[in-house]
Amino acid sequence: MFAALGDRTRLALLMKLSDGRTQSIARLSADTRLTRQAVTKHLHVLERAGLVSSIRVGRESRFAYHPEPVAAARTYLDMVAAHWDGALSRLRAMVEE
Amino acid sequence: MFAALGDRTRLALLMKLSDGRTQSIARLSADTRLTRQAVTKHLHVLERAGLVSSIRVGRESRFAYHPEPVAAARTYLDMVAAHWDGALSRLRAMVEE
DNA sequence: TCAATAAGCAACCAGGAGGTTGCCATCATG
DNA sequence: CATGATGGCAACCTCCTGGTTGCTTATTGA
Repeated sequence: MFAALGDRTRLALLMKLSDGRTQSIARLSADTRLTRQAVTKHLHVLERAGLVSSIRVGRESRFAYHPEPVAAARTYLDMVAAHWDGALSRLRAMVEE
Repeated sequence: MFAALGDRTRLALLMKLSDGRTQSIARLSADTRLTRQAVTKHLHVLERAGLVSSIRVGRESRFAYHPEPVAAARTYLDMVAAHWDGALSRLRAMVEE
């Protein structure tokens, strides 16, 4: 999931989709210097990470943002931060002792 | 930064360090199946991402966790989530209209 | 019905990521 | 001071990633 987010292009794609509008591949690769194929690959990576889903409608593939993994990532980082804060408190207590 | 976090080994290293204790390379690579060299490389990646810093003390290199980038990542994900929530509100308003 | 649009599929390529091995330098200490 | 612990450096290897090109297959709409 962090790996999926760890690429500029994919992060940009996710931002484009995170407003809730579902968009086609052609549309997502319009204002980019990459090939449609490259964008397709990135979208599949995002899909495998659960960040995005696709449905075929007519002749186009519409991609939609999925918020759950992002929420999970936030929770995870909160845990790391809490771990750190806990360590700080313990250190402070030790010093003041 | 997400890229730095997008690797199991590095995530594990960060967890080990996030309790605030500064640890040597030998120590960090003790209970892992990897070579000390591999661990060293990962630590450098984390360092380049600002997640960790190293100082040489005696014959060993002590690595310490830096919380700032993690905080920044949390803020970033909050923004994405807010963007999404905003989109939802707008959608709801539109539907109820 | 036929041309244009949207996208899937497959092969291919260069470069970087992750990992190993071997060797050398430095520090701590019995 | 000699020896073991710690780690830096460099070369090397393999495989995945990000990207391209070329071609085929729907779908749409004039």
